[in-house]
Amino acid sequence: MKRMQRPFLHPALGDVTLESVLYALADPVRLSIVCKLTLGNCPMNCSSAAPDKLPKSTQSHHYQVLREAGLIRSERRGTEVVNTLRCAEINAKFPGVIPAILTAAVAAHAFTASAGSSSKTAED
Amino acid sequence: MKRMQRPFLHPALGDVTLESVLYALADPVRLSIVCKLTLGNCPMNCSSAAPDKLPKSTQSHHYQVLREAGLIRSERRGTEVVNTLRCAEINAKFPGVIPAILTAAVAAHAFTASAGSSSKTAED
DNA sequence: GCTGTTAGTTCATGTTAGCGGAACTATTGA
DNA sequence: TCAATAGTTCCGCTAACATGAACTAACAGC
Repeated sequence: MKRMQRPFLHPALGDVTLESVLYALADPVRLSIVCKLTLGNCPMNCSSAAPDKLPKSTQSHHYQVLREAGLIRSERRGTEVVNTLRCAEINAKFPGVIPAILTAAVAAHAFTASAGSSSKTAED
Repeated sequence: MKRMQRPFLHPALGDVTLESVLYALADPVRLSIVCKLTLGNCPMNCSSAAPDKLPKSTQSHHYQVLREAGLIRSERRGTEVVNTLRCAEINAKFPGVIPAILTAAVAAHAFTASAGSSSKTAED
């Protein structure tokens, strides 16, 4: 039987739970992806937001988790997939959670953004 | 061979990582334990902070995760174990993270504290 | 001392979830 | 149409979770 490529599904804001958000951010790879998307603050394709040398299947898995947790929105654009953060929405539901986590994460690891912006706290 | 009861080990603040804190709080059982400890704001033994009907071995496992993540401190007192939050310490390392999460969690589920305090935001 | 009770831990086991390689799809460009 | 690029899906392996059974450790009553 033929392998199908299922469409992306994004949970409605009402279905997003605090637990799944925390779970999604509890993985260092996924946390770094979200940090890069924040610091880059423009849509990015999967491989450029993911850490180097990460197997593609693993990347794909992590993006799926982030998507299903409601943290990112993914859209196919030609041959690639562009990802944008849903921080504003999540922040409306769980005020302060995402900014606090991202600020702490950036402080802890100092992720490299593509453009070298000076020192930006992740206040969405 | 004899089964030993190993002493509790609590990570130094320097060894506490954001990821392990988020991971520990990503589980609904553990999140509810931490909420109860916060709302109760006094040391509690394991079974009174855990959800009802949870098997003891499962409880024990969850407390171990919380302990090793650095979120709680456990001490044997006679026949029971009393647990206290390490929120103040963690908050010094990751400012705002724990309060934001606990406030969101309390708002989402409205956990019952032992004493029926009115409406308390989890500002440590 | 011994016995029972309470509170929690450790071990063993079945179930589930994550990682990564191989094979695949889908789009674009020569 | 062929090749390249960017991800996805499937599958096997391994690690982690949840829980029952058996255990430890502290205490109370006798």
